Amino acid sequence: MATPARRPLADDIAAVLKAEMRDGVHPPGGRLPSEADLCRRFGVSRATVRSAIKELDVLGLVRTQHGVGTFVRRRPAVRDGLERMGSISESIRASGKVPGHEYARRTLRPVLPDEAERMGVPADTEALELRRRITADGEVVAYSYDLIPRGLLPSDYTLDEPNGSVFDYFERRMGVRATLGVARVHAVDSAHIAWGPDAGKHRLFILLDQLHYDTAHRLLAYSRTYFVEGAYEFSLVRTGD
Amino acid sequence: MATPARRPLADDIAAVLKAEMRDGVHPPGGRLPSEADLCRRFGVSRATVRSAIKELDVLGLVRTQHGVGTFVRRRPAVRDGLERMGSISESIRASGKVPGHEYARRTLRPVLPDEAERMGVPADTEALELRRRITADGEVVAYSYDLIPRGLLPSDYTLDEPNGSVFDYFERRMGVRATLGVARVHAVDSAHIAWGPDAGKHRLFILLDQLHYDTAHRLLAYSRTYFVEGAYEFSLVRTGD
DNA sequence: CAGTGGTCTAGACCACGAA
DNA sequence: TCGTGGTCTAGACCACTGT
Repeated sequence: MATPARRPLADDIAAVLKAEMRDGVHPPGGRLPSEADLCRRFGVSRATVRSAIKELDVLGLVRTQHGVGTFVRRRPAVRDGLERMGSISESIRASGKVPGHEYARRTLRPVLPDEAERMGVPADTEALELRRRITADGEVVAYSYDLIPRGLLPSDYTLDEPNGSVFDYFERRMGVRATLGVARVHAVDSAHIAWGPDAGKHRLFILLDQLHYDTAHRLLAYSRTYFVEGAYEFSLVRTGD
Repeated sequence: MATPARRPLADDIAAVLKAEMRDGVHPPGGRLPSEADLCRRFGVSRATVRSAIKELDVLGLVRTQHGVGTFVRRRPAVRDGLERMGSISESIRASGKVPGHEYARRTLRPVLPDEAERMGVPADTEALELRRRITADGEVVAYSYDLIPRGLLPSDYTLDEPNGSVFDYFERRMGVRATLGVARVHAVDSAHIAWGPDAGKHRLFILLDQLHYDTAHRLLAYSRTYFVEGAYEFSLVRTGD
């Protein structure tokens, strides 16, 4: 009875439903087929269908209403749990969109005094500065300014890397994994952050001013990421006793 | 076979495990009993135990490792950030300033349709709306708009309460404690949020759009708190694997 | 190999909302 | 009343990890 479980069946089903929502098969505000219908269509048990729907719910793509049905939400935004460390690309992919990275600058330069203080490194430390735009389905969702201490870079580093996700680059090229981030959150209203075709459109941002560490508490990067307000939805679970 | 399903069994089990982690029965870094053990102990099926564990995983309290076990996460030493639930008054006091509350409005009204959807309550639910400013040493740090379902209020409620911290009010007058918050974070640029003498000065805010729950997952309040950018420092520790 | 978590099934009962 | 989603069970096979 049980099927091979390499890739969760529920994820496949969720992906199909995501695609259908994006393509207008299930328009915003519309009702998804009932769970029983989906069981028959995909030939799986109800538990599996429910797992898929729960995934869409957690991602904020649908809303379930007891005794009524499951409905497509009107506001399909990219969402991320702020308290969870993870690559921006990942969270874009998780919401059913295709992430993109456009690099505008890769420069080696000494860090500025206030950067050195925030990073806790000597004032003349050299670092790689990255300036890039992050997109979801071609739409700009964030502008990011990153600093990576030169000492961490591969010895054969050349200025044409990285090209995509910086998180992926850390893992693939440098063999380190960012597992801890210490961030400050700000609201920013400025015409001097955005660049490119949308420069005039984007003025309001959520700034994540963040230090990244690996498991050994070694500083990997200092990043200032300006998320375009409205394009990226931040959620946050706060706990007490 | 099936049990009455008023309050999810999995939540109860998760609560027990949480309490045991807090009390040191399962110390940080330690291993939780296996799923099979927990099934026997609580007398439930494995699906239910797994649901409870998934809840702890989403909250970042445990980490599962295939073929090995489920482990209690080591909590970061810094716990003074956005991810921690607490009253605004408390954090103001913690920074050595004196918190103040100025109430501008207390009204009973039906919730609006989009509020009802966010809160997950019927469309015509009555709620107490609070509108207030929160100050630190007399300086305004936040404007807050809160909704409390009428059903939660004391039977002898009159419209001259609360007067200070809403968190304190919950505990003292209603005997409930907000221990879980689900928030969305936004940047807001608007001249229509602030009121009073500083209305013209404050345009840029960090909005915490937040649902508050007690330990039984009962909705206590829906609050939209606009923090004056620069007046309140938000930090945040983000963790991964 | 044994024990762990990861996934899936088939069927059941309950609670809710609308007709 | 009927169809919906919400919860739970008992059992199964798979994949991973350490011995």
